[in-house]
Amino acid sequence: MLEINYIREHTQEVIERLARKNVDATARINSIIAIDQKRRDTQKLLDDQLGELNIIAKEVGQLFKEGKQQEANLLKVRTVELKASAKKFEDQLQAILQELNEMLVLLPNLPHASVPAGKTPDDNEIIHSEGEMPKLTADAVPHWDLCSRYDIVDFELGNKITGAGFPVYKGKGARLQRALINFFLDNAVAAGYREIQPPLMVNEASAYGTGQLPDKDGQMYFATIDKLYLIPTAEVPVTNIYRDVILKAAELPVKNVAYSNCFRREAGSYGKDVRGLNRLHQFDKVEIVQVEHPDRSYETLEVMKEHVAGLLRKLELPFRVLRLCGGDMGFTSALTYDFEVFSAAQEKWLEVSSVSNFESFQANRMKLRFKDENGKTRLAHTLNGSALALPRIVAALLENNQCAEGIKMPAALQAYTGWSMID
RNA sequence: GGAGAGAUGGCCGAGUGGUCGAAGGCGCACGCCUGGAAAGUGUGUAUACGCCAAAAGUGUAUCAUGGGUUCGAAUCCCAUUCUCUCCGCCA
Repeated sequence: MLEINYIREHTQEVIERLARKNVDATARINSIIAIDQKRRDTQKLLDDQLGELNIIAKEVGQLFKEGKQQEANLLKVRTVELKASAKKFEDQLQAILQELNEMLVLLPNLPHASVPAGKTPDDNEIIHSEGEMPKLTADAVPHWDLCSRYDIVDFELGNKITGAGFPVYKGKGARLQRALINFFLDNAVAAGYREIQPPLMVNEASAYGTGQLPDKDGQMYFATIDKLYLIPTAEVPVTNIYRDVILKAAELPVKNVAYSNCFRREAGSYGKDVRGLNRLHQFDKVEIVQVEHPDRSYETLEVMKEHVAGLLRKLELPFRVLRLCGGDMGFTSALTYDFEVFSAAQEKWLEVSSVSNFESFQANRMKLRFKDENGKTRLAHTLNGSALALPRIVAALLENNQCAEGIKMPAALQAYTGWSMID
């Protein structure tokens, strides 16, 4: 959530930058500023009433002590009207605050200066490409066919047990999952991240904290009886560790990594994009999350980007890095790099990681702060990235490494799988 | 699920109607002491919002959360949430 003070002091800039996310916020910003003015005026009135009330209360106490009942009772009369008007202002203030918050919470984050203008994924800027494109034989097939040929991922069985988007991993497929998870976690820990095993369900406050609510309401599975959300990413519980926390400057950066299942309803998705492992309701992901000093968050974003690139390199997958354009960026992000691997048999790029700097957007929602060098309390910056999400990595590994004998595993994974070939 | 106890500052912990944003201790910061350190000692040490150009200052709110009683609530009442203990169930 954007800071109200910032909006007030940089009104025109905020409007212009939101326009780069294709959001015309002029009217909204203007009414936010008007409401904020009303908020301050009302609070002044309220505080004055309460202040007078406090003074009278003290005087009454003093008079009682001195045995001056009469005078005390006289003063009490005044409190009746004061309390009435205080109540009135209090109600007004509450209503104003709620209105203000509802508007603020619906404003997306401001894009970083380097974010290209654009509306669709076609406008994303390709900033890096790397790796050999695999040359497959004519009889190469998409991963869903490989999954059934080698009986490693069973979509039909998932349909039976749960429904579409909940595949069952079997045999070497299951082992490959476990290998990738450990491979990703080990790499993150080697890079200085602390391993976290978070809850897979979160409460409403946490879902608000990282910005899933109210923006993505309806995209999360919700356990109604207990009012808990299944996490769409480990980012939610891991970042919320620091909700309402004030860190010391020396504690920054905070680096956490978590493996978790991720649950997404993906309401509105359809067609061939959802085929096989391309889009699932439940999938596995290793997420890296950092809390960083505002002065260093963009350097850190680059480091995180390199970490992800290193993983793909070790997996010997051809990949490219995109800087997302304003229109394709997430609600909460200021700058996002997407990683895509080339899935040879589908002949398309699959998004496998998204690395973002949220600046103070999440921090402001969850009141994640730190004491800076001068002892001032400031909002921290939060960043996260997938390192990595499994299903599309699996899809690419299967498709790109298929050969007559089976599917070859990259060398870096063999220590984790215990075998070199799916056959 | 049943019965009971509880929730106070970064932590421990005192506080049952006013002088309480809250004793005391620990921790932390800075200073003194020291060759340096420990010990000792002094001072300071919550957050948010408002007023003020701003620092200083000052107003308001906050003792789990939300209501209520009262001139006045950490303290009394009600509801909710959470924690702990015992019982039940259970990997």
